[in-house]
Amino acid sequence: MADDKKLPTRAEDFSAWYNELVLKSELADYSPVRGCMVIRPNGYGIWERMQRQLDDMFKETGHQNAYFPVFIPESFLRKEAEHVEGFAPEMAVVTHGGGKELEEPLVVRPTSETIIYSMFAKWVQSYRDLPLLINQWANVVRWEMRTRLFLRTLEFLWQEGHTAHATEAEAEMETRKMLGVYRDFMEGWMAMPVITGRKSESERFAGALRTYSCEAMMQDNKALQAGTSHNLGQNFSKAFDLTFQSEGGTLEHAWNTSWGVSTRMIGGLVMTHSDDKGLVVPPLLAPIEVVIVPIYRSDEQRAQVLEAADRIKENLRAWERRRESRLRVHIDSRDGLKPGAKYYEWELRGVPIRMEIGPRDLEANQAVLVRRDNGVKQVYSLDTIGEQIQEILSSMQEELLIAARDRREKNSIRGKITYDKFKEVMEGDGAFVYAGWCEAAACEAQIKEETKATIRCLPDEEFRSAEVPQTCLLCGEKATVEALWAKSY
RNA sequence: CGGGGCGUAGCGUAGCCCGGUAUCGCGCUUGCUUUGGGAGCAAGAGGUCGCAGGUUCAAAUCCUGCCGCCCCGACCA
Repeated sequence: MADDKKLPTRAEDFSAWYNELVLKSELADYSPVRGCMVIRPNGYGIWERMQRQLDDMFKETGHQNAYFPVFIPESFLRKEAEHVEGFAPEMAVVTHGGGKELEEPLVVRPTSETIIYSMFAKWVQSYRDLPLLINQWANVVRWEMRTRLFLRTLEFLWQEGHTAHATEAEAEMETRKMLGVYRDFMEGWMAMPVITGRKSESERFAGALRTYSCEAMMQDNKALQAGTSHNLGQNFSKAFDLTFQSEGGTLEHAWNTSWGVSTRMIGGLVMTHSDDKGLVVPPLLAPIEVVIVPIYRSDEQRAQVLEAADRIKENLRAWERRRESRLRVHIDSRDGLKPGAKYYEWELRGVPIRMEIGPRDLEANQAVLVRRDNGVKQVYSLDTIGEQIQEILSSMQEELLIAARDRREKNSIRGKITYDKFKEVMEGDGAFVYAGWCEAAACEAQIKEETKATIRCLPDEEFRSAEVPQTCLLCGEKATVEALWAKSY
């Protein structure tokens, strides 16, 4: 009976563990349409906090929100040859409307470059109109063959930024800047460390000049591409006649960038921090930070404890106003459930701090606080509990990042590695392997074919090994770059 | 689209080989007792056994066809 309620352990089968956790913790559910996902309030609460934070960061970097249509004329996608080739296999196409067959099929947006740059072309005449910095929060559709909750679904929620600039250098700077914003968010808020770098040619976004990504390591040592930023060059501005008159009076094509992150990050969050008891949500993204579980025997005690819980919640509210910090406190006053049952439930949901208060605590003017990530349980005076909570939350936030980074480094291989050893590692537990690459597509393809590992990115300088491998992992020729190899989602 | 597995109450399942009017657990309802790590007892409600044919006195069970879902690959955020 108790066994029904337990999750499979991560070690047994990471995939099954992840799936069950997402369903059991009520983050999401399967929809009637195969491959689509329903995000439930528990999951959406995390998304809302992510969205709010990212939106603030975008505003700080000068971007404005807008909204573009879900339908894109098929001809728009065809205007950029590589783009349509890349997305054609996964497009959902509407052929009928109002009971009649449409003259031109409408594609349900898989991404919005085409429709957005067609509008940019209308809005931009002069270099004075640039840069144009737009973001949209939207859902997109990509008809994937195989889907996984949060990680790959037919329809997903995301944010896509689209910008136009007067010079190539400025566009490149923007591309890098937004990659940095993503990194700050993932490390600072999600406590999920990432490796940033440029994608190889084969992994580049269809239609982009260069693609950069943030790569995180999950607890099964697989990589998750958590966000991408593309320098689109003039590919789309040429396709859509996005031109402007320069300061010198010449007519020029603008330089574009696009960048996006999606609800996939929720999957990354789960696979980075959660344990066999359930979710672990970093405090900065937790929809509620503190849950109060009242403990009582008699009705009289119940009334007393609940009344005290209300008072504590009120005090914390006053405290948070003074401190200009946020604390969302929930009192679990459900009757008929023993406290232990409530503990298990809130642990499953990943609430960072549980506060237990019972008659004994009230008498002593104290409460018990339990930290979700390490289970540490300690008694605190009610007089200073606001400070204590804040302290626990901030050290939990920090320690989650440190733990994740330590785990990643422990499972990384830098420096010399033979191809045989590489194959052995990829067949076994997997790892992030930093290895030399000659930049030949053939080597990349063969390694992928033989090991299922792919180049996640060519890491930025700060992530590169001190000892740069001099030869290509596969062919042994002189290596021109260092590549990060891993199996991925 | 290949390979594997599964469809029985809201959820998880037994029964199928060897046909005889559907098992158990969780959850739900009501009542009493409980409540510092997953409560106990009692009484209840809830099912055209994925769908359609066929065989049979009789089908969850046997036969044929179909549908759906999950997992593993190919594709990808």
